[in-house]
Amino acid sequence: MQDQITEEQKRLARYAKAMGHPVRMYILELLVSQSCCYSGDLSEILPIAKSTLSQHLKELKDAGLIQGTIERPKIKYCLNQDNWEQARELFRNFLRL
Amino acid sequence: MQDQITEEQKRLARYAKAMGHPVRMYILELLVSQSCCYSGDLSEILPIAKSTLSQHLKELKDAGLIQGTIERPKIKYCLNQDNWEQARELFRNFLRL
DNA sequence: TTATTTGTTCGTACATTTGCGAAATACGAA
DNA sequence: TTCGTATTTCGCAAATGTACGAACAAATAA
Repeated sequence: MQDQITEEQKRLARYAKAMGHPVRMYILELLVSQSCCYSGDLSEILPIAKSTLSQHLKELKDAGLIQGTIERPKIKYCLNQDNWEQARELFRNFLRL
Repeated sequence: MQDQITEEQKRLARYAKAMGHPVRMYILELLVSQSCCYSGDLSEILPIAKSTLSQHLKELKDAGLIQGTIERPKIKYCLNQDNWEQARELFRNFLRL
C-alpha cells in the first residue's frame, strides 16, 4: 500500500498549516492588503511577545509564504510572490473557485 | 492593547488548521470530487491505522468541514455544505480569487 | 566607547498533535 | 446469545507548537 497522497496535496497542506494560526492569518492578510510591513509595527499591534512574533514570522518564512529583507535598522516583510501565487492556484483548484 | 484579530481571521485560521495535514487534505479533496465516502474505504487506501484515521475525521468534523451520517453498518462522510461554503468564501476573499 | 534600537536565539514550561494497538461500542446476522 | 463488521475511544509515547522573558547579536547614534 503506497502513498496515495500527491505532492500537491502535501504542498497545500503545508501552506494551510502555516495559515492555521490567528496571528499568522492576521499577518498574511495585512501583507495581502498592503504588500509590506515591518516586524516592529506588528509587535506594537499584536498582543504577543516579540520572541513569539519572531517565531510566527519564521514559520511563515519556512513555509515559503513570506520573505524578509533587511532595511536597517528594521526588517521589511513581504509575501513571497512566487509561492503566494502557487498557493493561490492550489487553493483555487482545491476550493473550485 | 486589545485583540486586533477579527473573528473572520480566527475562523479562517481554524479551517486552515484543519486542512493542515496531508491525510486531511486528501480526504477533503476526495469529498470535493465525489461528495461522499466511507471511512472503511479510506482506511483501505490510506497507509495509516484505523484509529489514526478516525482521529483525522474527528478533527475535520470538529472544524465543521465534514459531517458523518450513519448508514449501518458504515458511516458515510460528506462535506458540511454550509460550512464548506463559508470556508470557500473566506478563502476566496483572503486569496483575492 | 557606550547606549540604543531591532530582531533572533535560548531555555523553559505547558498544551496539542500524531500515531499505534488494544479494548470498547453498537448493531445486524446466524 | 454469540459472531462478525465498522468504527470510536482509551492509554500511551514521541514529536511539535505556543508562549514568555532573558540573553545575545548587529548596526547605528550619542
